[in-house]
Amino acid sequence: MARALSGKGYVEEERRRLIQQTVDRLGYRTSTIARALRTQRTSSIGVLIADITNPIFPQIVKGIDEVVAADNHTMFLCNTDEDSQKQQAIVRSLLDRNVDGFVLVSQTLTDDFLKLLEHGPPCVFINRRPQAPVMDYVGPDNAQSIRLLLDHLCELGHERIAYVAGPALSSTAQERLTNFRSGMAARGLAVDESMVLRGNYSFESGRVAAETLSALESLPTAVIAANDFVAMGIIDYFQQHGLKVPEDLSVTGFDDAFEMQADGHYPLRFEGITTVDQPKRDLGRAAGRIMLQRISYPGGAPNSIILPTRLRIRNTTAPAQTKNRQA
Amino acid sequence: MARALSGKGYVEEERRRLIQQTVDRLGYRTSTIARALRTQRTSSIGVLIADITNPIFPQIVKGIDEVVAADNHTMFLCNTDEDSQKQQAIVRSLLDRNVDGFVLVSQTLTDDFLKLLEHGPPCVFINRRPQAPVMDYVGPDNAQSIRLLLDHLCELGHERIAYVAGPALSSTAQERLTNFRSGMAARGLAVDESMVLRGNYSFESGRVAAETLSALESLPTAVIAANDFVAMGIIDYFQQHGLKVPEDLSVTGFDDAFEMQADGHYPLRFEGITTVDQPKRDLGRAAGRIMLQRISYPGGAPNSIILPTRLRIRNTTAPAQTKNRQA
DNA sequence: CTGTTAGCGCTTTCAC
DNA sequence: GTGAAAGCGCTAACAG
Repeated sequence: MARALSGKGYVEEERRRLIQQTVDRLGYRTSTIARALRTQRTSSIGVLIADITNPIFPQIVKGIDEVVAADNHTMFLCNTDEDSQKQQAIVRSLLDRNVDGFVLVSQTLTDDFLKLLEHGPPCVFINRRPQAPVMDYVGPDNAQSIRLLLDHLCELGHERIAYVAGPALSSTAQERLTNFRSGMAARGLAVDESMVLRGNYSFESGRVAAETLSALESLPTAVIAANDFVAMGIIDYFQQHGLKVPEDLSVTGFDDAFEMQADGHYPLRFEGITTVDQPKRDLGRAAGRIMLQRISYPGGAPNSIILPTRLRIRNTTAPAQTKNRQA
Repeated sequence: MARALSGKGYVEEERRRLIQQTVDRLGYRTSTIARALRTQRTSSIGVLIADITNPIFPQIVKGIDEVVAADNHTMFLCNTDEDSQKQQAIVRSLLDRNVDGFVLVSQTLTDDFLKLLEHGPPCVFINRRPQAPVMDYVGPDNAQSIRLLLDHLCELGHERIAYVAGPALSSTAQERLTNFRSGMAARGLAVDESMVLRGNYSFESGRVAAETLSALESLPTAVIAANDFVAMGIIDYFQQHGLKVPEDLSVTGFDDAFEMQADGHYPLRFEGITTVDQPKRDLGRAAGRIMLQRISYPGGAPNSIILPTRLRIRNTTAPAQTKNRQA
């Protein structure tokens, strides 16, 4: 049938134009479903994110969308809520839908989950990656981030630095913690293990961590939080208990969740946390590009793309207060 | 073939179990694509949002997802960036994909766009609706919102109230403006037309509006902004030009974009704009429910669901400063 | 109750 | 170069 020629094949130019014209006039559109059944490719990709409501994810998603949409791919966007049951159910459902690939943003990578993905289409991981680096990965430069933060705090004279880490299952959180320890050592600073706490990236976990720190004999002069929400929780708790940030204590965040947008959301001056930026949009773009490439040319060595980060000095860090050491 | 029986039909219980068992053992999964081709239903819905990066949308999306995912429907989520070309391209592409329905969040509803939707699957509109109310719609109670805001400002003694509206193409913006005018009249207050400005929902348009207001002979004592970003822009401009908010001038927002989340994002005290809440999650849920119902039972009268809003008094409103009247 | 069959709309292959 | 035919995996309809 002539339709086949609408794309490629051998056909006389004149005939081709005639057909095209008729088809246009009739408003005929080729069925994506039938094509998918035939070719086993759907031009759709599954994107899993932990929580669409956390502002860092929409930005990553926008980056992905930007590049895949330009190539006529459509995204199935799914919230997993850090719930491993849900995660699996969603992947199964997307597998049934024959997505051409998965982009997994900050997912908890249990063995079960990875096994499910094993026989499926290509996957690219953002932020968290499987132990074995045999798969495509895009993430921020965690080592650099910690270095920037530590440089900044050290310049301000801080030595007693607390660290509130992210969840143990997050490879990013682990990397950052490891880098914190080695970074402190490299600067000849001691890490007081009672000041290394575990949080879960939420505001509330920041408050809890701050409470724990408050109970310590001597307070740190600075605390590095796993992300901006945790930092906000910490600041909130301290301020409610009579400590001033940054005068009495410096607090830093991570991710720059409230980054100023091109279209004017989140103007900086309303969210003055000193933090380290994550190139969210670029992470998404890079992942999208890898995805498209995998779809077109399966095989090849796995990519591992590490994007640079930047320090954002704002209003929650100040020179160390030596009096705190005896508080 | 026995498979057909895996769902419904007449089959002996024992046979059925046997088949089920075998099928499970083989890890067989039925192909969504083939089913879609046969039944012309894809169990997927297209969701168009203006900008995933604006925090009010993810919340609405989460509401939609929550209810449609529970019914095994998957969302194609697409950004339209308020770009009418893009909008049309996306709808065409989703139409080709045979989505079972559309949820259109805050879309600009041009005639061309509506015509495109006309012969497609069911649509439910959130926030902005077509002129003719012949289609399903879910939105916040704009009349109530304005009333709450005006009550609050009047109680504080404000009479010279400026209004920075949203884009003319937004039905929501229009409704609010109309209600502002009638609400002012109902209170015996005059609307100074030089203090009714047009913005486009962005931070920057707030700054521009504030600049315009500043040039007026006499400043308003309060300004109602089209949304929280515009309010932030206004506050920002005034503060940079030596006016204190709320001491010298009150400013209110709309939407409560920075609403405290269950999981701890955006704690209120960091974003103290007096604003009027929008039940974002519920808007999404309601739209999702209507969608599912339309898919299962086509036909029936269009729904029009208006959800109540709440006033959020925070730190950008205070009693009117009479001196401003002569400023 | 159960087995078989036609056909959804496309792409690919194979004759012509 | 071009037309015809097979078949992707499913469901609905129909005969047994």
